[in-house]
This record gives sequence, structure tokens and C-alpha cells, in this order.
Amino acid sequence: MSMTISALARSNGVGVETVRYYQRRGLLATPERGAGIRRYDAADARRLGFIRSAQRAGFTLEQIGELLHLDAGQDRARARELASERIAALDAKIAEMQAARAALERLARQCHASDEGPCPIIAAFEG
Amino acid sequence: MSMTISALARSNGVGVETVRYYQRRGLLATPERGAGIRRYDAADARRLGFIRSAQRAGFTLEQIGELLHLDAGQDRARARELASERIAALDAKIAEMQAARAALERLARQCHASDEGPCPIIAAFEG
DNA sequence: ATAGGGTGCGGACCATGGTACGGAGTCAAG
DNA sequence: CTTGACTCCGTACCATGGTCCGCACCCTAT
Repeated sequence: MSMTISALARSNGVGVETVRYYQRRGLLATPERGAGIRRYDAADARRLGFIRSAQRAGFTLEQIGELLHLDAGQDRARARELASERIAALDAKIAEMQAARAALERLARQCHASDEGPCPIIAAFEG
Repeated sequence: MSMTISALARSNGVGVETVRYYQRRGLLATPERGAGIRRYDAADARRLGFIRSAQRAGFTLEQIGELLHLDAGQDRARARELASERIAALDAKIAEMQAARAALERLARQCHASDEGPCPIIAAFEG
């Protein structure tokens, strides 16, 4: 089951240029080409899927590169370390966003409540 | 109470270059200069504070520019619109991050539980 | 009055994660 | 066996939010 680069890209909902970019970044291999066209298989698709999943979990491409180099679990301690760093970062970011959300919602309600005086949304940020 | 650009920057914990960047972006005014040096006041500091607060709430500099042009609440409807768009975006992002966090934590626990077989953290993303 | 540090300004550069371009080669259908 | 779509590859460019550089000028303390 082999595919062209565009099929590989489509299989993970990315653009061809993105695949090529990951190759340049060393995240995906560039297979040998048979008569000019490179052919990809299910393993490549899985690897691309890995990259996208990890990206959704907030890892940067550089960190993903490191995870990939841990090569199917040879260095579990390091993988756990990366995971818990990421969890901590996510916690911080989530807390920040929840605070911002709460503040914005309160302001939007205040702003909606009356059309007198300065807009609380604008005013709030000025403090 | 006037200050130099570096005092203004310090007042909001940013670098001088950041202030200058905001000026270029049209978010902060560049006051007239008295004998070569520009002088800033409390209003400038408040405006800079506004920018940083709004940024913390996840607005882009472009959106912040729009908020600033709403000029102290002349267009409350638009301000509310921006606020609710931002709330929706925050909700989506928070949900995504919480899902990622939960997945990562589960994986880290699994990985910790045994040192046999492939690392679940790596393996999980491969699906 | 002179050294040092801060300022003004334009422009270059940075990281991140892509996206677009152009020319040559390749493949599949009609 | 040609046409049109797809591929390869290097290079350039994009947005975002800054950061740094170099030169000239200014301000303050010694």
C-alpha cells in the first residue's frame, strides 16, 4: 500500500508543502524514489499522524523531533519528562485562559447591562 | 509626571524595543519631542497597560488596535462582539488543551507503571 | 568638558510553522 | 503520444510579535 506525497498529505489533512516542510525539519523521511516519484507507506502516514497528534497536544516541532528520536520507547524516562513538562505548561496556560475568559465574560455582561458611561471592556484593560 | 521611553517600558515590564514596536504598529502614540527626547505620561502608561492586559486575554495586536480605535467606548456593540468572539475562541482552545492534558497524564501514568514494551506516550501518538 | 548611558530612527534579523513559485521531470488517460 | 495533473527541489516569501544593530544625538555626573 504505497502512496504519493499528496495522498500522504491528504491522509492527515495537511498540505503537500507541509509534508515537505516536515521532511526538511527531519521529522519525516524522504523515501528513495522509483523513477522520479517518491512513494510513501502506512508507516509514513502513522508518523505524520504522530506529528499532528503531538502538535495538538501543544508540543513544538522541535520537541516532536526529540520524541521521535526516542525511537519507539528506548528512553521512557525522557519521554515522561517531556510529557510532564508539557502537562505543567498546559496547566499554566489553561489557568491563564480561564482567568481571561472569566474576566471577559464579566465585562461583556456589564457592558451589555447599560449603555451609559465608558464601555467597561475598554475601561477594564486600562487599569 | 513625565517619563522617558525606558521608564514607560519598565512601568509595564516590557522592553524599550517593544514600546517602539507598538508605536510602529500604531498602538501607541509617539509624542512630540522636547529637545530630542520624547516624553511620556501616565496616559501612555495606561494605554500600554491596556495593550498588555488585552494581550494576556489572547487578543492579537491587530484586534487590540481595533479595540483602541473604539476609543473609550464609542462602539460598545463592536467591543462586545470582539469580546464574545474571544470568549468562544478561548473556550475552544481550553477544551482542546484540557483534552490534551488528560491524554498526556493518562499516558504518563501508563508509561510509569511498567518499563516493558514500547513507551505508551510514543505509541499513543502513532495511532 | 568629557565620558557613560539613554534616546531616536531605520532597517535587518529572529523563531515558529508554514505557504507559494518556477522550472523540469513523470505518469495516466484519451 | 500528447495533454494535463502531479511531483521534485530549491528558494523565497508570509504572519506574528518582537529583538538587535549602528549611527548620531542628548543628558547628567564627575
